[in-house]
Amino acid sequence: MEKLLSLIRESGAKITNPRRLVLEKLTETDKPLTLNEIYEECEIIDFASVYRSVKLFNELGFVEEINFADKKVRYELASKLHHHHVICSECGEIKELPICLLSEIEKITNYKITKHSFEFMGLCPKCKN
Amino acid sequence: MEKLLSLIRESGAKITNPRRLVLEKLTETDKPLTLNEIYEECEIIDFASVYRSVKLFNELGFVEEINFADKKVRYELASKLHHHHVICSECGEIKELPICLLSEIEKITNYKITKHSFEFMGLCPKCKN
DNA sequence: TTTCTAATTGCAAACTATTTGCATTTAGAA
DNA sequence: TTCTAAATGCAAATAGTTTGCAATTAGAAA
Repeated sequence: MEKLLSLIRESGAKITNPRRLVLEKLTETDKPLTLNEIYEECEIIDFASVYRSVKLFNELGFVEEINFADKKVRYELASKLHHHHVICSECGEIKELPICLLSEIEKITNYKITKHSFEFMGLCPKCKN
Repeated sequence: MEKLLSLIRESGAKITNPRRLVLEKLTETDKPLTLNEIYEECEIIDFASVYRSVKLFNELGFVEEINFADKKVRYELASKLHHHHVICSECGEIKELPICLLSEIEKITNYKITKHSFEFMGLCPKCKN
């Protein structure tokens, strides 16, 4: 958290209350959040501020934008190792995946990959019965 | 095309001009199209009709909805073998991928996967220089 | 072939999610 | 403490998707 605040400061941007709050929410949880989830948890601040804070954090490189298989966009701290998710369509539980295949895809296609989604949705072990 | 028209008829739905046109566009091309691309190619028909036709085809199971890494949703005939795509962010060229890993993900997670996106965006060999 | 009706269409409007302009407020440098 | 560029809150614009409804039409039945 402190390290991330420094990153913001170093970029020339100001440490403001909205930014601190949004960052807090992202730091407190280990699961990716939608803008709306962050907004609802913050209560005080405006949605546009959540939007702009997250956008800034993403540009600064420490928050990642993920396109989930349920078509929702969620955000999480980029500090973890690169990974992907499965989300349960019933209870919303999110599990991380240990694989990715990015470099294999680059080899196969000879593209320079800049963005990818490798996201799954289904029924978790509990909900599938 | 004829086979697909039969599928529509058998489902109890009518063969109409909009449906025929939308199906035509999807049949004519080998690359996934956005609703808007279909709409613009059809000219005569309304966007809502494109929307509802594609939705019907998807429910009947012969058109697939794909969430691309550029956040756009595209549709293509499901007749081909299951596959995924890389799209060039520069020129829009789309290449198909020969891998997927669906069953591996099910094994790893013990989820019953119902939907997934395995889509990439980057620079194609031509555009990357 | 004509008639008839439920299904489908076109249009316009409603949603939902995302993004932006601008007057007011504020972080933090001087 | 003062001052100003940056950031916020609000409200409205934009874009993508979805829906209600009156008018039209496919195709079953006469």
